[in-house]
Amino acid sequence: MTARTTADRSDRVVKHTEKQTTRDQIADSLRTDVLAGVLPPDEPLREVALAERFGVSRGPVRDALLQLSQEGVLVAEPNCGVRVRGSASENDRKLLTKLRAEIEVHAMKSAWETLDPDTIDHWCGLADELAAACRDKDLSRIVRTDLEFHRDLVGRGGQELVEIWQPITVRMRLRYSAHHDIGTIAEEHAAIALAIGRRDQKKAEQMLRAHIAFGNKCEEPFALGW
Amino acid sequence: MTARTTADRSDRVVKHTEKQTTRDQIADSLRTDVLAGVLPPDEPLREVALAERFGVSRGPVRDALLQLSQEGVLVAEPNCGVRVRGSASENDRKLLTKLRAEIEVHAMKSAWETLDPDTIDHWCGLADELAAACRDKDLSRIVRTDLEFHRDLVGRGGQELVEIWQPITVRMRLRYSAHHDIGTIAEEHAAIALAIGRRDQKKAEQMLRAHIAFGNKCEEPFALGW
DNA sequence: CGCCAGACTATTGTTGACAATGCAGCCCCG
DNA sequence: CGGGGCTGCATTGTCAACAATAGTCTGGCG
Repeated sequence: MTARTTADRSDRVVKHTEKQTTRDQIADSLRTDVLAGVLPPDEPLREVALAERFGVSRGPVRDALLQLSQEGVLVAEPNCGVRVRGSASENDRKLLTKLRAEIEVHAMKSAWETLDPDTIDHWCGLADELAAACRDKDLSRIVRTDLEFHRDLVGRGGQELVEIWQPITVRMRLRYSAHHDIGTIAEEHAAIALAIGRRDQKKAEQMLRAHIAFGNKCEEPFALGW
Repeated sequence: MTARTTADRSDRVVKHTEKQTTRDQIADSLRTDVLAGVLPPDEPLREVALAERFGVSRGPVRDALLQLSQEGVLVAEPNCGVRVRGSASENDRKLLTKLRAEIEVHAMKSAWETLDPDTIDHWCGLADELAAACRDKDLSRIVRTDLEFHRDLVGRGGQELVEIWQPITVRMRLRYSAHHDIGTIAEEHAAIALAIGRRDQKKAEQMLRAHIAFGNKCEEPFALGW
């Protein structure tokens, strides 16, 4: 057996409760692992191994792998299994960044009138959690929280937007090492939330675009100096 | 049993040969049906019914339905099955149109140097087939051919682009009734191909953008007067 | 020594059976 | 007559066994 780079911790899922299907639980777990770099590019994923890791049969695992392949987190070739997708080309990343910014800005504007103080509070809470995760250098949690922040933002503009946003975003391969000081991530999120709270759409849009573009600047993905 | 709006013809798939998986064959068939309006919005799709229609068990059908749900052709709710997705809101369609145009133009530019006469010929062939399909008023074939044209174009810029292009495009819900004269669809495609053949990138981009925007103008989807 | 054929193994693809869930209709009770 | 809960059915979710396929190893032959 090849060395397990992935943690052997028990991710045994509680099957299909609390409004999340088994498939989604598995997909979420794997997506975070990939985006956090726990699973390196081109790493092959075997159905049976994942099945026992999550304590289910191959069926739900298959579903999750298919879903992640559609999302672009994994790449599948028939009869040969799936593996972690590598980074997009520099040229394509430029497009992806542009599209993602367009979607998020569109979502923000669409939902502008409905963004009440409670929403802002929620986002500030996520920014705080992000700050905590950065202090702990817990990359998985950083990924989860960052995604959650943006997913929630986009989701205010409608579920459909999330569905087209997600494949684009995961293909950007979030690179947290891009930030000189990883602490600035949290501040950026909080600042965006507060700008929206101030009803300053111009400023919010500008910061959002800059934030998205900034996250895609670095060349070396996951070259963490920790 | 409810009246079968969908054709009872035998779409029995030849399982998993000719470089296309069973899942993809089923997905392609259903996607065409949805986009051609054979399956109306909100129409529920039952796994067992599809399984016997395609002559396979529920497994591959499940895979195809999950894939189409990810693509946005269908919408699934846990334990309740899937149904055909309705049209996007007017506001969202504006975004979708914009994104789709960005992707196709980006793909064209990325692949610009590799677009040789053979490619142009291939596209002109598709335009001809599209013209024939329009003459026959064969909506399914129009949908297939149109999608094939654009998919091939985007594909020249890389497989990844196709993967993010597809979910966006299907959500636009191609509306062929939008064209005053349905015959102009074929001409538009041919004109784009020829502009590329002339190495006139400016013109090609302009026509491509106009073509995509035009296809999204009409209000009434599938209000065919045929 | 190079290399092709064939078996072997690991892995994915498919299937049918079974379990869990949601829904509609119905009865019983107030 | 109206509502709560029960029952039965239709449908999706899960599972383990089986089939098909791709990759690998090995042995024999030129």
